Amino acid sequence: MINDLLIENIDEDGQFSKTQQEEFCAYFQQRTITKKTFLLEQGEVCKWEGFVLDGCFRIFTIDKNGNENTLYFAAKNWWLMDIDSFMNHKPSDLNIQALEDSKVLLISQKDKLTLYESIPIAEKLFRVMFQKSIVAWQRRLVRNHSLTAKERYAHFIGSYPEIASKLTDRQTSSYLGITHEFLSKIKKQLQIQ
Amino acid sequence: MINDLLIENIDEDGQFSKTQQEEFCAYFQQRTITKKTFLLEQGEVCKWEGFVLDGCFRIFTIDKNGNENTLYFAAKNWWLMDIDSFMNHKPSDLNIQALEDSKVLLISQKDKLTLYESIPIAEKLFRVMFQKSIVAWQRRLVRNHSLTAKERYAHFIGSYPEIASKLTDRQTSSYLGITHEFLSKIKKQLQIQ
DNA sequence: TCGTTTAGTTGAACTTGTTCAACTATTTTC
DNA sequence: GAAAATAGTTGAACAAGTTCAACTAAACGA
Repeated sequence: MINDLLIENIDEDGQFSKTQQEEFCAYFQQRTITKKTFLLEQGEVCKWEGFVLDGCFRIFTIDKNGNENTLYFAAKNWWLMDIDSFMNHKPSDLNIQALEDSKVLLISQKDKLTLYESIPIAEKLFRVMFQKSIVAWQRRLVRNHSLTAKERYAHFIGSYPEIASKLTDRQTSSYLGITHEFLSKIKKQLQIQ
Repeated sequence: MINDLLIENIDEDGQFSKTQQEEFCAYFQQRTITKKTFLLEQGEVCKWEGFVLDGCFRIFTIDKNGNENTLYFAAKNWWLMDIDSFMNHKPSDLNIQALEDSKVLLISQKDKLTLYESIPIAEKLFRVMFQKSIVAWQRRLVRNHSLTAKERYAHFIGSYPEIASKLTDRQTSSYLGITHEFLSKIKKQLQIQ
């Protein structure tokens, strides 16, 4: 079944009834995204929340100097959206681009609200999911402040080897917050040692 | 009434009934914390979630080199806790210290769960609150990657002048991710210009 | 398969931020 | 109110990371 991955993701504790699982999934529509296609572009309003069935996405901003800044990568089994744009119906600062041919399940803003009304435990599910996300963001900040670029790189490829292996160095460097030239020098240093 | 600030914080949309407001507040206990006292210390389990009635707190880690890293400051009307420790009942990596004599309302883990069960809209309230928090963390990351220390300092004192004015330079620098010596040099540069 | 774009590498000069040490100013404590 | 601790300042030497430019390697499109 196509929705097995989604159900596993949302209901690892088995709190949903069969009916609730089915209703939950019914709100989502599957979409295929080819490599390099943008699921969301800076300036658009993010009208959906997404769950990655297959493939990988990069969520990034472009600052006033034209530098790309990657917030995160979303591979299989990850959620993705611009929360601020989705919540507040305002133009997004983010770009969401497929790094390879990918499949996502999308739910619209309106259906998400209906879902919360109709399946109260979904409210808890996402509350907990967002809590975990905050923990991850806090840890990332601390790493950015306390580790060198070389240490952050080592941490990244150690923590997310599957994702890291799909990336160009430019994508990796935009996640780490360094230039791609410097990443190249870091990689050389790590080889020699 | 002592709980006016809390009610205003949680129910700006007026979705709570009078009874629900009262029940919500009843779970919280007020506590006075004197300047420099730790509400939570690294290694302890965070057994409560807090809401600041008055004063100001600093939430920070100490890394392996002994450097302090400030995650955020929580002034009047802010929430504070170690989410990871609170959720997972595990020893905290964080320190939470009062910067001045302060008052907080605390709710225990157990009561927080009861509250979610008993007042379903609280689930939504915190879900939305956590979403907003993620947006703030994402923006902070982008600023850290795309702005210089001087620009980050200017942004910080511009965005949170009341909090910034209460801090020592060492506390400010640990939030910005720079040394206090360098902050001193930045301040000098800004004076001259 | 050739030509073009895009990605990665390297070096030199540069900028940003750190470290350490010595000093001054301010708070805290008894 | 003196002593002690803590906070802020400054400079010099240093380390981390950037910029720019020139080059090589790989991927992509017609």
